[in-house]
Amino acid sequence: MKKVTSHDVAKAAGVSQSAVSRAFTPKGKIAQETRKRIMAAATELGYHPNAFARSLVQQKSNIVGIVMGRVDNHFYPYVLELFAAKLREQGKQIMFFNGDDDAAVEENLLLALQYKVQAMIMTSVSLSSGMAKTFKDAGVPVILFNRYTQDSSVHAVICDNLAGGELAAKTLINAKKNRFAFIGGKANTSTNQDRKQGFVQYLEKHGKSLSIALENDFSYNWGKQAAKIIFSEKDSPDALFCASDLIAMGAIDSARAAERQIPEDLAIIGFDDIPAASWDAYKLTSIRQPVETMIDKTLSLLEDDSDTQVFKFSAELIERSTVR
Amino acid sequence: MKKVTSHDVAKAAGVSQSAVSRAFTPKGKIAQETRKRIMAAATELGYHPNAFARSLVQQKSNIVGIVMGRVDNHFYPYVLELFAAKLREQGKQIMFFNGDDDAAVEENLLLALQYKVQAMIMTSVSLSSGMAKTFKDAGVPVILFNRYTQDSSVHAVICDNLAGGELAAKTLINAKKNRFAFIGGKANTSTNQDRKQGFVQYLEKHGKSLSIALENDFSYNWGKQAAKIIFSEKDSPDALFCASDLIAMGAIDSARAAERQIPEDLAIIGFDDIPAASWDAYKLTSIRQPVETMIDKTLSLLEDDSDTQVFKFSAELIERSTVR
DNA sequence: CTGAAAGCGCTAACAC
DNA sequence: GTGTTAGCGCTTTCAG
Repeated sequence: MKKVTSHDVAKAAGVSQSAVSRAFTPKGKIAQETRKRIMAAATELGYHPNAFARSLVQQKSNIVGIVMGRVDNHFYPYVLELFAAKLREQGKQIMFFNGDDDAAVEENLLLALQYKVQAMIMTSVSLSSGMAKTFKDAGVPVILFNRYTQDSSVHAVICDNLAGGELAAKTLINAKKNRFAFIGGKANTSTNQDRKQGFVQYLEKHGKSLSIALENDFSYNWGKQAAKIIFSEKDSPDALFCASDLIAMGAIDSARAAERQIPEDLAIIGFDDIPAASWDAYKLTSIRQPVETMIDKTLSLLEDDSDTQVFKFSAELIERSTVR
Repeated sequence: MKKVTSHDVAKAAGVSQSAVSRAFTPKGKIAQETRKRIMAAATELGYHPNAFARSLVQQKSNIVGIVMGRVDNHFYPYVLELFAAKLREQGKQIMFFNGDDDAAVEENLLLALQYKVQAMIMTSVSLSSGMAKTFKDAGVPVILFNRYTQDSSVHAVICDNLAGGELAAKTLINAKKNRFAFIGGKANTSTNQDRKQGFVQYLEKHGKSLSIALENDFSYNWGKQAAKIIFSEKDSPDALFCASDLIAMGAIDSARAAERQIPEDLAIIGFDDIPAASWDAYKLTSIRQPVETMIDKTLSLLEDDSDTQVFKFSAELIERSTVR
């Protein structure tokens, strides 16, 4: 930490310290002339205002926390990038936290409170209710992105996963499929549950039913492995809905290994529409979340301290080659 | 920003404010008994020490900045995750910056100086020499990860890309290939240049030469497009080295569309060994960077203010199915 | 428009 | 062990 302070600049420019402060305040009442002289001295000395001191007196940090779980799903890095770009425009800094939901991470999250983040955006992580309460007590709004909890003390921004699941079912039924399978991710996530429920629900409403459902992990490897299990069934399914694209890609590779034709023998739908879904090797039909809209909404919640609630946006089918 | 201060806690616990400070200092000299009482009061009130105030007086922030360019290459999210995990163990926070190398981002980086980051880790971005100087002047070490510049005022941690390129050439020559192509990423990055140079250099040392080199972008789409161009050549190459796995995957998909057998008609080697490289649809032979080692080295540089230099680690061939 | 002065919440001597 | 005190670098009244 270098120590060029506003005092040093003041001395060099022959003004008071508070003049320096004003010079660095965009709407500071100060003469053009003086500001110019101060700025010159500042660059000369290599002065950079101390954000901590400022935060201390202004009682606001301009930092927002972003928590992200496993980044192996390409969806999340993309989300992070968008958040970063938009927050930058607002002159806010990002404090980045990574981690699953174990104790070590929870403890780490507490540090966000010490750094007085203005809000906490949590993506691909669940939040214990104890944590939720702690943040609420501290007056730091928490926004769950792509997750939600029963806990009404936090906001949540999600896509309508239930409708997404229904959309998948509808698409598969329209493609004249009959035996339906579901490969899910982490079983206890709202994302996984809703997608599954929407799928099942639509199926049943239309006289069909789910033959088999396997859940474990939002990963390629799990998709591959689960598909293998499914193929070993007799009367194995001809339609498969996967809770994420990564799972679907694993399943596709398994299907090829088992010499099943896609989409004739087996139609597959993924979820998220990550870049790889459009690669020629997969051409995966997928359900896309309106990411940008969701991010804008999340950002709008940062300043807003109205009651917490769940915001839902509808997903969209992206047709490629794994169905019909 | 909630305002429970150490004074509030002190009052509630019937001690002095400094006692509270001590209670929250791991090695603070304070009686067990007192600490317990203070902690109780603190949780009761929902007190969280103000990191800004502490940083201010301690003259250190415990924050390190991480700058990351486009995250579409899966290599980087992985790197970010590793950095996050290790920095967490050290109790350091991450301030995250995203961006390419345009002016808007540069300005944003200056904010890192205001937040007094202890060091700046820059990954997949280049750094203007003006910036490098600014950081140096501010006494903030900059560590380029997976890049380097001539500018001797910053550290750089990279894998030996030159040797990596040689390794690719060697592997391809051993596979009895004869006509060599290279598809590169961003032409002006050290990463791209070194990989290419190593490749060419080894080729020439062994009496071969590069038939064609195309450079543009480290992306799937570029790989696909470039490969198409290459295939349109007469006497089209039978060996291809790509500066990243993403490029290689695009090239593979192009090769399939052109009905070229891999590896018989065309052998392909990528770089980075991202997770997707091992997917069944690609089984890409790739060159892996020793990421963990590189990260550890980077971290060790954080505390170290010896002379800046370039640290190089050697890459390793991961054999799969796209060569021989 | 400018300077002086009072803290923001905390740590770190320094006495007791 | 514990309390008192003096700042860390800045913003923000308040006078002038």
